[in-house]
Amino acid sequence: MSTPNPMHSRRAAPTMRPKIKLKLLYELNGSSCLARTQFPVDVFAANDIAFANFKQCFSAINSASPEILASASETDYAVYVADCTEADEPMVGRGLLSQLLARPEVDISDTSTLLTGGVVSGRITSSLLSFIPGHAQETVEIRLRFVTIHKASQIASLMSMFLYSSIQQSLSDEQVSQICDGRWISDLQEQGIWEQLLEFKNSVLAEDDNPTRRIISPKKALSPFQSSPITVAPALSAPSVNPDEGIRLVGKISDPQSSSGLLSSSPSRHQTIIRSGRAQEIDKAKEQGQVEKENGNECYNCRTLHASSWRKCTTHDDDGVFTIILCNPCGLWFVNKKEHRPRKYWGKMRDGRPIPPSKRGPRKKSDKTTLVKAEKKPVLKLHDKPLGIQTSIDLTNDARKSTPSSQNPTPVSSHTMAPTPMGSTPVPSHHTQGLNRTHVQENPHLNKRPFQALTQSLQQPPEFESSQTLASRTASLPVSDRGAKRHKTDVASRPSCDAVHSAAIYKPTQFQAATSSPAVTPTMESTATMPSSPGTQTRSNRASAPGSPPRTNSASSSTPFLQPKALPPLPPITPQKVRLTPSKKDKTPDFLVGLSPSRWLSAYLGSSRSPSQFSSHTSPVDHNTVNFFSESDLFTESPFRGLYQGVRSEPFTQSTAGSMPPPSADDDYNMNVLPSSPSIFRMYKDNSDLFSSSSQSTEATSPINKLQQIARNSPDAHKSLEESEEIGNTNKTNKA
DNA sequence: CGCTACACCCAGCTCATGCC
DNA sequence: GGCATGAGCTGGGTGTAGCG
Repeated sequence: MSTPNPMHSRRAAPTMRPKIKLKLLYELNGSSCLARTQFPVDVFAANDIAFANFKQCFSAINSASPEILASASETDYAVYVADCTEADEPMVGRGLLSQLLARPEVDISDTSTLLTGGVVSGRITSSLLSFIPGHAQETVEIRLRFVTIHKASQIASLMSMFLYSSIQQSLSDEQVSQICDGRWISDLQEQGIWEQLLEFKNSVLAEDDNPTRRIISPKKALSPFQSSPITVAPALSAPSVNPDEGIRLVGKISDPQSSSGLLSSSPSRHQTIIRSGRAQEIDKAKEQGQVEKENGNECYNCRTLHASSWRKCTTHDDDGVFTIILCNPCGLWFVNKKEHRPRKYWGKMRDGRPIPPSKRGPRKKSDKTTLVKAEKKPVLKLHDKPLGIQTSIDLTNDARKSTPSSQNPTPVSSHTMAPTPMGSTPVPSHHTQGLNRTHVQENPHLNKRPFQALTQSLQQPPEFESSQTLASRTASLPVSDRGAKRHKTDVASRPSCDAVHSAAIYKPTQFQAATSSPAVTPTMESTATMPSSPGTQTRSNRASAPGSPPRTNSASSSTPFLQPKALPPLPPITPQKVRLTPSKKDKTPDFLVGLSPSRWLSAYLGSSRSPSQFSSHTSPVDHNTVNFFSESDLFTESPFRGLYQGVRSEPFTQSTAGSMPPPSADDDYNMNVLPSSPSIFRMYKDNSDLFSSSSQSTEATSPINKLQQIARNSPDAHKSLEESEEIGNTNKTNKA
């Protein structure tokens, strides 16, 4: 998009321009999208810059992306709009979407409103569709960006701000209220939370003459909230609230945003910060000495903080499938009986007596496992599971040092908040009623590979202590002896990691299928259709599984077709072969990105990464076919990473130009292309067959083959194939 | 860069204990 | 003795660090 410098534009009197359609290029969840207003609207234009009402823009956006408001009970959005009045058209934040929508509609003819949040600026361009009769000659291009903000983070952010202001003393109550302006603040005020925050702040100031040196204890920081339930302030609609329980803001709730991967999911980091109702009763009892140990987990069913082990179980409700954390007895009960352990058993023996500490281990053996788990320290991991909320309370490292779990054997109240630096963690309030729930379906970071998590963390604002800080803090921590002990007995019989991985990938059934069927070549394509979650294999079937691939200590010997060691030789052109490579861990990508052979090859050959560094499912094998990738794979670990990083911000549009004809209406899929690079296109998962298709799908009528044919028919593709053969010959010559 | 050693998680399993 | 309960154990799965 050409962006003439407005400073050099010829000046013209600003006027109202009636009946112009808006072209809205917006970024949502990392995807570039396009929407157009259905009907022309009036804009206020000066030179080639036009001002339009934000609500009119959002109306069109909402029509195109209804998920924005569909998730309004859980998320809000920070809105950024390209400011065309500046030379470089920076993205300027306009505040929360809920705030913008709550504002009265502005009159754009009133020039005093042009710089307010309710008005957005765009650039007037000539419409490419002007050849269509009745279509406007001009359109206004407006660029926006929507950044997801989870509701719970708003509360956390607010609390951080209050605590920060209490320390800094530089922000008055009025300033804080101005900063925190929004509907969610109103909700807090209606619930009386706002006043409690003010009281808390004042109490902090009254107690200490020098608050800047003061370390606010997490427990005290929460004191204002312990007496009353807190509901998560809704921005667009109120979440359902169980009046019996109140709402516990935080448990181990999955958090796509916060799972930047820089912190571990170690239980000690999952802290409940705001609780009420029955949970408070339990807390009270625990504070009276009934807590033997606490490692941060809380049973979803009985709310106990004590368990010899914690068990994850998958269940579902109206909101979908989610994972819950259960204590050992509740977990066993749930697994065996498919129902939650009745309340009468909670914390009691069957005869109703509370379980005395001495009876908590029928076995008289050493309590090694228990000790290990109790003393378990957070470990730096990049790939860990979603984090619970990390609401900011302690603002100094000193505070963090003062209460490490290993140095503080006193049972920690569940009110305690995990100390984190300033800056709250966005946490979705998927389920404000339930603790320890991890939404499986809604968490795109689950099972992310480490560099995926890292990449995504880099896109997030820094929220936690740095990885270096964490690493240094964890480096001196004592090491569990269990792993070492077990390792001594295991290691001799255990295959290498790679061999283990190979065994995990190639389960007996797949292995047999791959080897028994002559039509199936044992290549990476096999991974495309395999089920994930190898951990679900039972011990018995693990041990007795016939046909298991032989394990050796040599990964290459057990998996000859994994991870090619060098640039693969150029295979013959096989037009019918299409490779589907959705990640085994990312089973439901939003869409696949297709690359024509030319793009594939150029990106591959231009990659600096060794082929062996690619995961198996993205290893370059065949450059002669249309290759499909899930976006996450393409973006994070494919040889096309750089390529796709460069184009992912560009809008994909319906395929109407270049060598990529639009799919016919009969096709049950959506295909969009990048106008500047028709060889890069997206296949949306409307076509479920795309994901269920095996790599051997050769039906000429499949959309994939149509796409393949399209790509291969492009002059771009032929050229690339010729080039690839040349390169292949060159490689052979060089090797010789 | 590839491999190995180490560490940790967790689902499934084992079995001690107590009740009926 | 059978059954229920629940703590502890086992070992596969997987990530990371370090070494050659």
